[in-house]
Amino acid sequence: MGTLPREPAAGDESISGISQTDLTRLRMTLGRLGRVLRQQNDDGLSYALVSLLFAIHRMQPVAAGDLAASEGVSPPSVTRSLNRLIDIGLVLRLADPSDRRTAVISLTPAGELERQQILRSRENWLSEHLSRLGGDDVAALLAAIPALEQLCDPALE
Amino acid sequence: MGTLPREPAAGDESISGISQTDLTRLRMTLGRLGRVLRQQNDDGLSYALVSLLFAIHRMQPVAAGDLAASEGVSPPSVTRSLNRLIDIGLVLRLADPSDRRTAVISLTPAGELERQQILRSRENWLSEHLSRLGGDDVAALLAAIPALEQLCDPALE
DNA sequence: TCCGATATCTAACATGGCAAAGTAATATCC
DNA sequence: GGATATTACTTTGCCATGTTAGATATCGGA
Repeated sequence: MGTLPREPAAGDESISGISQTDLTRLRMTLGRLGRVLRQQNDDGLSYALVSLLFAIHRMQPVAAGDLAASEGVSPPSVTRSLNRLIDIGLVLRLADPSDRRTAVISLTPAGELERQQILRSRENWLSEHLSRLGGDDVAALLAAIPALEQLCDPALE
Repeated sequence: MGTLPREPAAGDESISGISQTDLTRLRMTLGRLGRVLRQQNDDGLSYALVSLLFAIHRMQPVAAGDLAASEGVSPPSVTRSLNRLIDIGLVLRLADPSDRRTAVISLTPAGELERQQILRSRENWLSEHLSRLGGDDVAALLAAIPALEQLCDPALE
């Protein structure tokens, strides 16, 4: 690990200009990093809940279905996560008078506070590990952020 | 959508030289990509099982504990996943005569075949999405592979 | 009015993490 | 040699979070 992308061995055909080896490494690494991050609960909130909290902040007032689409998960997942956030008082679900099938989701003051707190203390795991990387590696990571974002942009589905 | 908490406009203090904004974007994106990849089941095999299959291929003959360390998960997780792979005939677990507490894990011919098949057909999701990126983005991603690998290198824990 | 479409929730299930406890083999110490 | 500790793995039980299928309520147009 930590080595440069190897030169494609003989017979490592490439698709769309990328060697199978690199594709595999990319896929494996991304999957694993996601797992590590997801298990990294900075606070009491799991990754899924934190992600949802931020999505609500960005989109509020918002319907559950839009949150599901935004997070790229199914509505039932959002429903359950929302219930958790509501239970602990971070999120508010109010009836929408204009369409009573939906509800209006928003952060409570406690939710907003929690969000800011997470934002400040969030960087623990990631920044700690980033600090162990060389400057070149960090630069490469930062340079790849837009590509990573585009990769999981649901608009590209 | 692919946007992330564009948080602190002003006063975006940096930790270890990286802005909070970038850290947040990185974390959110990596977590999400991992989720997407994980749900992307090439074949009947889940991400965790495919990952394990490849790890066995790389390390065989190998002990279960080493696989756990390599995958960065706990021994019980590996045991369960191994049992699944053994059940479907892709993996062999044999007693180690030199130390009967451990067992020697290796791929069966069917496992090796499956692995090659996955390798060939693996490129579905990732390469398809990569092909929608600009050349610069792809280059940035490839350049970031070593950094990504180092980020989740268990040796850095 | 009625009926299909829409938005959400409930229920049931699968996966895959974990920690704690159990089991068996090996190593150590007197 | 035999008691004890350590090691390696498995089993068990729990939790979080994803899914799909089906129920329910509402909306909106023919």
